[in-house]
Amino acid sequence: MQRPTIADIARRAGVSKGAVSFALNGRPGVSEATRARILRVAEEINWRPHSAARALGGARADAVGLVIARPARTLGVEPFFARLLSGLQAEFSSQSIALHLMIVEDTRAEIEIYRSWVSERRVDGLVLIDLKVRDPRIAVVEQLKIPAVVVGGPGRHGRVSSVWADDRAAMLSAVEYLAVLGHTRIAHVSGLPEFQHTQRRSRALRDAATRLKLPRARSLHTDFSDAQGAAATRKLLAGAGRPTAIIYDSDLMAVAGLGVALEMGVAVPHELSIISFDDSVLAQLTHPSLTALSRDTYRFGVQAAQAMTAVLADPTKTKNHKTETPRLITRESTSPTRN
Amino acid sequence: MQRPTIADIARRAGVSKGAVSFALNGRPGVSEATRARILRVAEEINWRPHSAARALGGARADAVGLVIARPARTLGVEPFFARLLSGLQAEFSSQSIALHLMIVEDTRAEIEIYRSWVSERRVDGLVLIDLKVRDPRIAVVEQLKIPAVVVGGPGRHGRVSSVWADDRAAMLSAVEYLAVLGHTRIAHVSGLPEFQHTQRRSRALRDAATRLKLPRARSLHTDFSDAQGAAATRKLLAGAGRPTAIIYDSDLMAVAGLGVALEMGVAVPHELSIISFDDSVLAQLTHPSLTALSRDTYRFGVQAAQAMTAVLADPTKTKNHKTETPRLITRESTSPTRN
DNA sequence: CGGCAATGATAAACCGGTCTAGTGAACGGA
DNA sequence: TCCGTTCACTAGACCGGTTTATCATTGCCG
Repeated sequence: MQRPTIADIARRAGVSKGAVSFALNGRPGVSEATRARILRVAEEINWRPHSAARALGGARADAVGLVIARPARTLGVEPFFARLLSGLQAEFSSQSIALHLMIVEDTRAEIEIYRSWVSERRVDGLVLIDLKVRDPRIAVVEQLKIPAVVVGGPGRHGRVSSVWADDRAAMLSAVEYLAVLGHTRIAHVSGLPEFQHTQRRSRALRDAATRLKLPRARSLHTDFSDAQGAAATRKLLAGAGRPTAIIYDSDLMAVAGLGVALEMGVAVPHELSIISFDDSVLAQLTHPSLTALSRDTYRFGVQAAQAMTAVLADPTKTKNHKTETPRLITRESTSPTRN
Repeated sequence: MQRPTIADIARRAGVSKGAVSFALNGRPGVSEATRARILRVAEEINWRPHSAARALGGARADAVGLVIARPARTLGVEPFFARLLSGLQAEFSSQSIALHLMIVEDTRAEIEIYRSWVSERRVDGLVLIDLKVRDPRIAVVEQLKIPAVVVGGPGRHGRVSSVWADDRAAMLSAVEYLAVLGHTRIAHVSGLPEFQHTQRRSRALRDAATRLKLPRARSLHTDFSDAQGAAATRKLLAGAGRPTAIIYDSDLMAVAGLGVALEMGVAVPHELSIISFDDSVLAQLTHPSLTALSRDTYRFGVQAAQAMTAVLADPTKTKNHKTETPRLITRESTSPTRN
């Protein structure tokens, strides 16, 4: 038989299509005996729902959309995305929800994709990452009236849930640690300045610097690429009164920075301490290995997916979920200052 | 108005639903004047196709499926997947084809996903990666009668297209290069032995060793993780008559191996040359930087996607597309042997 | 025992497209 | 002038589910 349908089940079980639909979806309207019989027949002929037919009736598409708007070049290297993706996946697939993925150039394109996915009813919800300051996507998502979860920015997004980590506390812990080690000239090689998490980190550094009376704490912005990470490091190390410690917003940039220090004959950690604001094998493989702010990115993905399924189940119940704060894992790239 | 449908267009344009369908799909049956009028109305009311409704009529889902069956742990780090994904994406999105992505634990689960996606008509085609020796997925895909493209294994898969690189030639070029530098004891830290590309590389090494009369050329299998890459390196360097050159199947393992060499006081490249069978920023960031077999993985993804769209357009026309052979990029991790 | 509600089931409408059979008009050739 | 063909378009079935209106039974209560 070519692809069994509920009509086939109905015929074989001697009931109507409607009864089959009720039985298969676990809703009232059929007796337990009939339900069991229908389920048995469905099993027998190996019936599977036709997702399109379901979606047509206005029902769910059983899919969630994720659009990543970063240049492919940086994307390929960042371990962050792949791990986040794995986590999202794990949770979604346990709920039989598929992930629609798209990689685009910019936010304009991203918004366009959102519009078409929603109007084509391809997805039931959207996962937004890399939240920007005054992010235009929030308004679009609200206007489209589709459940959404923002990954990486704290709450207050109206009907949109959010899942985020306390970057501020993490940055403060790193700066305090460096201060205890005697560092006073601390620099920060950050990511794109329009990202909210970048701003939170830069601000935390400034605040800590003021409180701890550290001069010249400054943030240099980059596009997250290893090239710009290296360039920023070169600039920092070449100037007068160069920093004795640098905090990088990603492990990739930290590794690139470490390379520059080696090139320039600056000893790590004796002359320069390095902290990576993201941990992965990368940070552990280098020599010296990198002290890092570590968190379970996979788990972060799982939590984001859970927030998504929660808001899918009840769109009125959005939540603002703060996850584990990245913990400082000390390795070989940090040490007390010499004096 | 709540979500315009073709019925709305038909009403406003004063024609039938059928005419609208013909006009929107660029097929004969309407005059140019009417077609233009219909398109204008569709534009006006901002109509978008309802993908589910289309798919229901047996038409295309405009989506392609990709299932990755590797442990999340290794996945997160390999730059390879992210770059391949970007390439696939770029091509698919230019054709307005969405990508259905799923990450699973093993091939059994992968096959199960294929079955449900196909029977739920979620995808029009499948992209298979990490081809194994006597891969059970080939038979499943043929049985499901769904267009498919195999990434990474050469042809002869019946109705399935394939896109692959000449691992053998690449391995031979690396071994010959090492031989010219005077190396005779060459080892290979490979990936999972059940993968076809692993086997092709191992066999190429054996053949080259025989031809060039190199003793002890051997392959050590790993699971692609940095941990096993490091372990294999340790084993190789600890033994008597240790190799003077090691070829790693991925840049991640090469970096891990480099770390082990440093730990054990084996100088690279003076006492040990290292070649990575995969290139990325990772290989360039280390010190010394790694000589690598490089290819444009992004482009590889694009080509795979093109093979997919070709076979979607005409399922009878499968092709066996050999892509660019990885070229050896020499960097600092290889040098002539000392004697 | 009559009336009413709850239960189990059915038939048919519906979702938004695609596609086929059919219709009417215009046109061309003999 | 008449028939056959082509063209432009329409009406309606159809895809595979969900959902609603309806109906027959049964059970309960006063």
